[in-house]
Amino acid sequence: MSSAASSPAPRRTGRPRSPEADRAILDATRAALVELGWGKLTMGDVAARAGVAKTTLYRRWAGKSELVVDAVAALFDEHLELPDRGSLQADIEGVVLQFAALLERPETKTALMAVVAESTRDDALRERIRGAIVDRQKRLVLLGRERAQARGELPGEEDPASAARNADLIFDVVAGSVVHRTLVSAEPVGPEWAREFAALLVAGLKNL
Amino acid sequence: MSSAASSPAPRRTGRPRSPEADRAILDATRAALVELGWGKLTMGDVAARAGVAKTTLYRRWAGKSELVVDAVAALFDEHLELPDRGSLQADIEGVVLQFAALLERPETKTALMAVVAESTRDDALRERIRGAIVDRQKRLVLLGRERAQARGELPGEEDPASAARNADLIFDVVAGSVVHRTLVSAEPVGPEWAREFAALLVAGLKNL
Amino acid sequence: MSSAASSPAPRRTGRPRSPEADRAILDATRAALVELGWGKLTMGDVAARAGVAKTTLYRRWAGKSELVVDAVAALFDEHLELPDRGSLQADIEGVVLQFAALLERPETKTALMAVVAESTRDDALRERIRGAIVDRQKRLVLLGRERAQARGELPGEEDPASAARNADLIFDVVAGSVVHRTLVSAEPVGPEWAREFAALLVAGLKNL
Amino acid sequence: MSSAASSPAPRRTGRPRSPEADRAILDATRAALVELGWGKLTMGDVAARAGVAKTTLYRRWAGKSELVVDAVAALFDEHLELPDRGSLQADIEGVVLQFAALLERPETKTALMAVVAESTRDDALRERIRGAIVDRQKRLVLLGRERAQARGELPGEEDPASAARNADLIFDVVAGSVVHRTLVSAEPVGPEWAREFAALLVAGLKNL
DNA sequence: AGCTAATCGAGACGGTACGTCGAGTCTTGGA
DNA sequence: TCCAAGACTCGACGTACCGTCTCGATTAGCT
Repeated sequence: MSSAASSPAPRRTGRPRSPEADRAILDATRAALVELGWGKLTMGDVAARAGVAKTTLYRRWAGKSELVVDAVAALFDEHLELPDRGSLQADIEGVVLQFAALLERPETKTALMAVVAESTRDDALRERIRGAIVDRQKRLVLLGRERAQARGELPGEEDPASAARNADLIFDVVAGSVVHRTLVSAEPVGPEWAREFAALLVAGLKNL
Repeated sequence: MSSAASSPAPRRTGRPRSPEADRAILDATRAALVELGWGKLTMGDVAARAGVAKTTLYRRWAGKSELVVDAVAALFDEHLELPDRGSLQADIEGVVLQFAALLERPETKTALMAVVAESTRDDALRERIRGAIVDRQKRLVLLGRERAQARGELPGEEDPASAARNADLIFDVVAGSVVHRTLVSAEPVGPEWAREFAALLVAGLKNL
Repeated sequence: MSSAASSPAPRRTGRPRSPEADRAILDATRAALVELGWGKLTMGDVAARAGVAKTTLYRRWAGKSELVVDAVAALFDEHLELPDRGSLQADIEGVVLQFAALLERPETKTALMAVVAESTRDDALRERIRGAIVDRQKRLVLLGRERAQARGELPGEEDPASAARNADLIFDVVAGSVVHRTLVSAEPVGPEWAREFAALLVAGLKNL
Repeated sequence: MSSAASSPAPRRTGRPRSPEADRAILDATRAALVELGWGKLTMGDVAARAGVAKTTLYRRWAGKSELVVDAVAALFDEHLELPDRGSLQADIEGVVLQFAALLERPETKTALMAVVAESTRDDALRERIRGAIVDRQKRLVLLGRERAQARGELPGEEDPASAARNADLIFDVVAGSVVHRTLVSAEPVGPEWAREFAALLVAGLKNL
C-alpha cells in the first residue's frame, strides 16, 4: 500500500517526506473518485483537496493510474474478508456479495476497469495492480479451500503445482464473473445471483 | 454496428455522407488502437489516418468511446462463432480459446476494458456496448446449450424465465473468467487453462 | 506591427485567424503591463484578459517577449513624432521629452529593457525589436537632420555612407542618453535636462 | 561589492559564515551567466555549481537580481579605469572602448539590462545597482574632466551644482550611447565608432 | 441547368489538464 | 549558528486534445 517500497538503504540526508501528505493524498483521491469518478479526476484536483502541491504527488506517484491503484487497494484490504459461514457454498456467497458491494462503490466502480485497461499497455502498472490488489486477495481463495477441505467438502490436494493452478482458476472465475455481471452486464449481484453462482461453482468443484 | 442509427426521417436533400469515409474511419480507428492503444488514441489522429476532417468524425460519432465501440464490435462479430465439436466440454473449450485470442489482439485488449470503464458513468454508452457487443454474443451461450440438450448432455429447461437467468449466468461466468484471466491476472489462456475451465463449468452444469 | 508578415501565398483553406483576437491580445498585453509590469505579466493572464485561449496566443507569438515587443511597438508609432519647432535645438528638446514621456509610461518602462536583455541571447527577438521599434524610429533622426539642413543649421552631407553612419550615431546618442537617464540613473528627464542635453548635442553637431 | 552589507550588530555566536562559500557562489554566478545567460540562470544551478546548498545563497542574497548585481559589479571595478592618453578626445575613446569590451562579455551583456529592467519596479534593487555600479563609475567622468581642465581643454567650473549636473549629463550620454549601440542597435563599438562618438562629444563640450 | 442544402478538408477557436520547472521556505541530521 | 540535502508550496510554463466553429469548395437530388 505504501508508495515507495522499503528501500534497503534508507536515505539519511535532506528533509524526509511527510507521511501526513501520503495519507492526505490517498484520502483525497478516494474522495475525488466518489465525487468525480475516474474520468474527471485530475491530479491538480487531488492535490488541491489534499492541501498539497502537485509536485508532491508526482514525487510519489508516476501518474493518475498508479495513484488510484494505491488508493483503491486499501479498500480491498479493508472490505474483503472470509467469515466462516459453515459451508463452502455459504462462504462463496458471502465473499461474492462482499466483492459485489465493493464494486458498487463509486470509488472502485470506474477506477478498477480503467486502471486494468491502462495496465494492458503498461507493464509497471500491471505489476503494481498485481502486487497491490490481485495477489493480496488470492488469500481468500486459499483460505476458503482450506476450510472446505477441513470440513471434508473438498478432497485434499496432492500435487502442489496443480493446487496453485486450481486456486488461480477459481480466483479468475469468481472475480471475473462478479466483475462481468456488475460492470459489463450491468446487472445487480443480489443474494439470488450469488446463490446461483455459488451453487454452480460448488457443483463444479465437488464433481471435478 | 451501423454508425448512424436509422433516422426516423432520412434526409433527402444535400450531399449524402460518404460511405467510404465510414469505412476509412473505422479502419483507421482499429489501426490506431493497434499502434497506440486506447489511451493514446486521439480523434485528431484517427481523422488524419483516415484522410478525413475531424468534423466528419463528429458528424457520425459522439466521441471516442462510441467510435471505438463500433470499431471493436465488428471484430467480435467476425471472430466469434460456435463450431460443433461434438461435446459441451469441447464446445466451451473452443469458444474460450476464440474469445481469448480476440482479447489478445491489441485492438481489443485495451479498448474493451476502457469503454466498459467509461460506460459505468455513461448510460448511453452502456446501452451501445450492450447492443453492439454483449447481447449479440449471448447467442453463443444459447446455441451451445441447445446443442448440449440435443445431445442429451443437459436436461431441457422447463421454466423459460429461469432458463434466461441461467444463460445470463453462464455468459457472465465464461466471459468474465476469460477476461479476468487475460487482462487482470495477465496470464495466457492456453489449451490447458481452457480445458480446466471447461471441465469445471461442465461439472457444475451437469450436477447443478 | 502585425505578427505574421505578409506571406506571398496567403493560405486559403481552414478557418482564418481572427483579427479581433489580435487586437484584443495586444490591448490586453498593454493593460497587463500597466497593472502588473513585465515581471508579473503571464501569458495565461493576457489570454484571460483578452477573452482568448492560451493556444491562440502561442499560435501568433512564440512567447512573452515577442508579444510584448509588438504590443509596445505600437506605442512608439503612436507617440513619437517630430513637430517642427523652428530650430534644431528645439526639435531635439521636443523629441527627447516625447521619448522620455514614453519611457515613463508603465507599459514601456520595464518592458523595453527586459526585451532588450532577452534579445542579447535570441537573434530572432533582436531582429524583431530592430524591425518593429528601432529602425522605424530612425526616421525621426533623418527627418530632423533634413530640416536642420533646410534651415541651414547643418551642412549638407556629401558621402551617403558617412551620412548613414552619422544618423546611426545620433540615434544611439539620443535614445541611449534618454534611456540611461530614465532607467539607469533613474532621474527625471525634465525640460531643463532636455535643454542641456540638446545644447550639448547641437554644439557638437555644429562644430564637428 | 561586499555580499553581506555591514550589519550594525555583527553576530558573535554560532558557526561563522564560510567566506569560501561567498567566493564560490559569486564565481559560480559569473560562470552560469556565461553559459546560460540571465534568463536561464537559476538559483538552484548556481548553488549546485558552487557546491553549496540553496539555503546558503538565500542566507546572503535576497534573490537572483541581488546576487547578479554583486557578481557583475566586481567586473566593472576590475575592468574600467581611465589611463591618461594625453587628450580629452583620446581619454573618452579609451573609456568607451573599455566599456564596450565589458558589455560584450557574456556575463554582463544580458545581466546588466535585465537587472536594470527589474530595478524599475524594485527600489531596493535600484539603490543596490546605483551603489554597486553606477555611482562607482562616475569617478571616471570626474577624473576625465579634471584632467581636461588641467590640460586647458575645458574651462574650470564656477558653480559646483551645475558642475555636478554636468557630470551626470556626460555620464548618461557616454554610458547610454555605448549601451544603446551595443545592446539595442546591436552593432559593434569599434575604434571608428569610438572616434566619431568622442569627436562629437568633445566638440559639444568645448562649444557649449 | 440551375438551386438548394448538407457534405467535405482544413484549421483556428475556447477550454481543461497535463507534467515540468523554478522560486523561495522549511525540516532534517550533522559539524 | 551554520551547513548540505532535499522535500515543501506556489505559480507559471508550453503542449496536447477536446469538441466546436468558420471558411471555401464539392456533390448530390429536386425543380
